[in-house]
Amino acid sequence: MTKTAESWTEHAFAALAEAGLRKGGARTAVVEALAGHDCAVTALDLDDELRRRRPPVGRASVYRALEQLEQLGLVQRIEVCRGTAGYERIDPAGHHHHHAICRDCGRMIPFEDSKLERAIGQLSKEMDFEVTGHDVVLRGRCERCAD
Amino acid sequence: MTKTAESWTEHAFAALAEAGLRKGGARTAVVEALAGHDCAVTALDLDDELRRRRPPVGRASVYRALEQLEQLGLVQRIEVCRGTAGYERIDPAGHHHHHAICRDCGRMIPFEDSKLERAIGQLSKEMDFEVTGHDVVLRGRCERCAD
DNA sequence: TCCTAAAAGAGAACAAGTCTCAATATCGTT
DNA sequence: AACGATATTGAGACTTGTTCTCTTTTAGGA
Repeated sequence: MTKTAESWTEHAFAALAEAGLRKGGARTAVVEALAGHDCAVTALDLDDELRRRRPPVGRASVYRALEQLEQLGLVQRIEVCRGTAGYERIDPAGHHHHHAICRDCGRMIPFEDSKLERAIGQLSKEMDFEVTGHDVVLRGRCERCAD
Repeated sequence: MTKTAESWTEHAFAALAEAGLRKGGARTAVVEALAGHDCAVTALDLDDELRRRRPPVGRASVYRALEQLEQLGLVQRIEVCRGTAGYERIDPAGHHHHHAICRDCGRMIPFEDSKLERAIGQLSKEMDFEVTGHDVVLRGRCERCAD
């Protein structure tokens, strides 16, 4: 496991405990599975992956865990393609990326940009709205699918 | 009808004709309905609105029309809340806005920001990816729902 | 007016996500 | 260590947004 994934896992367990949640098997399995992915995974992929475990994790538990993790700011939810959500860990150090999604092959290319973050940060302060998160998705075609 | 909505309607019909599409009743109704909304509407809201027309428009036709309009760059599709899409006109002059969505009441607050657009524009040029569109969604709580 | 392909409508089918509820596990308290 | 209140869990039914299928209707050029 990479260093950041490991520290995320610890951070996540700490935050869950902090929130007064007990440590059940299903949620623990979801956290571990998320630690194993470096970019967004869909809930159903996770479900597939965990359904095979001994003991198997139920779909409802996967969704439940993801929702709680999202609420605690531990994972980020993004729309990966028409009507399906992807989930990925949020780096506790605040470092994060966004995605370019290819309309032809569905491939997701992560990127980060400080100017973009700065613009959003400033905007968040100026608006009459309490911003807790943001999504940026670039849509188009990846270099492999370009004409 | 507002000035921009009117010009969008004309622009849309012209683009549809340009694309070699015939002018059927259902698609025309969808275009007119979209012109009547200044911010994103869900497909089902449109369906509801159009189902009551004389003659009524079928759901399949609504989705079909929205997809074509999206393909032609006439409407923009955004995720308004977990798993439901909203559609809104794209101003032919290129002027566009993004949305802040309240996690409590679901209200959508449109905003625009030139710094943000500039950051995205530059990023699009630098990336090894042909960017054709982008979504930005701020999530959090609106001032009415804030503690 | 005729003909052909596009457009449309009804409803079935599908897929992602949610809900229900009974069974189980956690963990502070004794 | 046992107890009990309460959180957690899994199975599967269900809901909801979206797409598909198939037949009928319509637009618009010949």
